[in-house]
Amino acid sequence: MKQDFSSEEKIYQFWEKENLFAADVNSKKKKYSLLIPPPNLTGELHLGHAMQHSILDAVARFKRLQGFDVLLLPGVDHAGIQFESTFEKSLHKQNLSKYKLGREEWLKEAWEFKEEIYKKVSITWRFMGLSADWNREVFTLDPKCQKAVFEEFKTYYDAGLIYKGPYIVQWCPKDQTAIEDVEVEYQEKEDKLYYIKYPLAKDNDKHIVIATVRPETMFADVAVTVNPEDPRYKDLIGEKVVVPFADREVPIIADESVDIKFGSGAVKCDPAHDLDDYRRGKEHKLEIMSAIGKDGKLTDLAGEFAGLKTHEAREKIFDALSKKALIEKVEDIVHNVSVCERCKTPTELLISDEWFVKVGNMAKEATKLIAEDKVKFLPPNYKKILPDWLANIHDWCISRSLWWGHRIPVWYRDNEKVVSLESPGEGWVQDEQVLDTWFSSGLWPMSTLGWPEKTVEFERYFPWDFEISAPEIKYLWIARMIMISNYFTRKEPFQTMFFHGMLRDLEGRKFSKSLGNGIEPQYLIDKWGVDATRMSLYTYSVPGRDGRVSKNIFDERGKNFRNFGTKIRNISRFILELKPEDAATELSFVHEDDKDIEDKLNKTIATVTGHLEKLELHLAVDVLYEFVWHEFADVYIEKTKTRRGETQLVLEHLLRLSLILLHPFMPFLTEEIYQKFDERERSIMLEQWPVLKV
RNA sequence: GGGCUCGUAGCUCAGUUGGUUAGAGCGUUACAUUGACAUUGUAAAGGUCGAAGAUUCGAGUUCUUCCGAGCCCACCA
Repeated sequence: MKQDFSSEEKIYQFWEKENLFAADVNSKKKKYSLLIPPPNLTGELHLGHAMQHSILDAVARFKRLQGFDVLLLPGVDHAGIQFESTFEKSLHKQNLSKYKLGREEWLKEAWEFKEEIYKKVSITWRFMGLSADWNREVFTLDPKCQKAVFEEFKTYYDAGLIYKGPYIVQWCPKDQTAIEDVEVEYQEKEDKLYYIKYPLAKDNDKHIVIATVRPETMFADVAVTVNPEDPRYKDLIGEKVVVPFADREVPIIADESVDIKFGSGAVKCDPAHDLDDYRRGKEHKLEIMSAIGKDGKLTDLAGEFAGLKTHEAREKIFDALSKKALIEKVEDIVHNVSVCERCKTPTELLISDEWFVKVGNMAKEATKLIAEDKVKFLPPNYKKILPDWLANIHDWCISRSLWWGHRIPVWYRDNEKVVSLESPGEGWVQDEQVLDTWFSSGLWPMSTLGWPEKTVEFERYFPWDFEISAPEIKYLWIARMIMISNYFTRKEPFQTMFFHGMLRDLEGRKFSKSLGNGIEPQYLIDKWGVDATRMSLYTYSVPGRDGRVSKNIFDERGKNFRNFGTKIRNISRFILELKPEDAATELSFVHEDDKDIEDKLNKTIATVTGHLEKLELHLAVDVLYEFVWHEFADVYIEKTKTRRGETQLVLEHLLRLSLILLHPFMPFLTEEIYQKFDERERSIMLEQWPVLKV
């Protein structure tokens, strides 16, 4: 039966059937490898993904045409916290929960849920025409990733880089887990700054006034801190004060970090709930007490206020303090409140038993690698941004109190402890926590190729030639991949790192579900087709440049590139379907106009190739658009109408090469038209990128 | 507080290493056309390239300062 090229879907099936996306480890060709950032299992595909996929695919197709053995490797991230909260919501609807099911049953259900969502979204992951090697698709919880993650953990552990203990961490009361600083964001919020009188121990009539926005943490106060240079309090240093309600005497200590000008110049100190206080507490060897529990409610320490949520407690405590005349005044204040990046719940700093990796040295080494230009960053200023972060890095909290993820491979029995992927035997109990999602994502460039096994894939395709990312995960993901790859292989994970910009709305705001300002890629595809949507996105693909867009703007561009497609289709109809009787049988550029257009074609080939080599897709698209529409179609074709026959082969030549040049960007249309040539390869994907003879 | 980026036509954006009259798409105006064209073609209008200095034979492009917008980082109670 004749192959049908009438729709994008059919063309895509044809490519898959012909196995044109597969990399070949045994190929004699040079390799070019591109790693697709694994979308979150639960994540919907948005314009950012569409952009990434379009860019990746253009580069991959270009390299294939140039004769490389291309690996474009897809995968999916299990996305611990995000998946777990989505799954919990679904369980909630069935009146079930984590705690009702228990870990084993819950995990069984979770895997079924995973399959369900995966089926739903996996089709759309191909939607931009992505020519990925689907047979090699990897999921971060696959056995081979489990092995890699275990190797990573064990290696750090044996090297003494991993430790566990009670430390202050950012805690999300909603997700019920510790999170990393990089997973916390700040929101500006109006609050009250309370000035509270703490009576002096030796003389209850005298007091020191502390300023705080969080009176509810006062039950954990272990000191009051002042600046040693502050004349108001100099003489009080070393004295004791009584914490209201807690009836506890705590010392007044000195620390230079206290801002004399802020508030009253005196700060309450509770090491369990504030990073500064944590450090001060350590320096002054103070006790650590917890006033707020992991459920976000006040602990028993709070006496009559125990069990209240923080904001409820705040009001009640204020009332109680007022009654005792211990409030001096209240001011309005605007400050930053830390919230969980995913669920936007205000986070709590608190003490929790967590696992950490000492990353200081790894970070230093990574900085060196970046300084040696082992990774080419686009835009280049990331060469500076990433080391800045790496230089100030602190230990990485890798444990999460979740069930969905790589369970920490540590087993306990009595006083023994063993690091092992499988149970060491009877009577051993595994650590309850799982590893941070980024612990496995950071290993992605390696685990996808079968590391730590010395696979042929790993030998051939690592380091990756090309990686792309949104700027927002530059620390969470990109910096860590560099750090981890360098630690294990002494090599960079990828040679080119492409940061695309963020697409925003016309006010410059991010697209988000809550704002409802998103533009569905599917909407554009349905309306203008995949190729036109891709072309629209390439115009915004300048590395590191954000773009302000709206539905209207994308409709304009979509329409414009749809018309461009129509133009090309009509060129082909003119050339291939309305072939003249007296068509020439030999290709020759004799006429002035022929020479002129050949010259222009060659210039186009040269500049487009140059732009693609430099990953300037937006410029390549621009040049091609101009050439095909305004030189080839508007000028040359018009001129040849008076001598149609002798130009037939020139026209065919121009069309064929235009299709090849456009194929990385408009894969479907170019394949569809290419198939109309009598002489052709099985697919345009098997064509050769034109090389100019010098 | 530190760092990064941007400010070019009404709108959204290009503009490699400084080099002729500063570009595209959409929008606007005029004319043409049903032709290979679910339209298209030919033109036109529209910019002191945020401001001021500096370097240079020459600056949208380099440097300095300022103004404006945004992003990232940081322990501001």
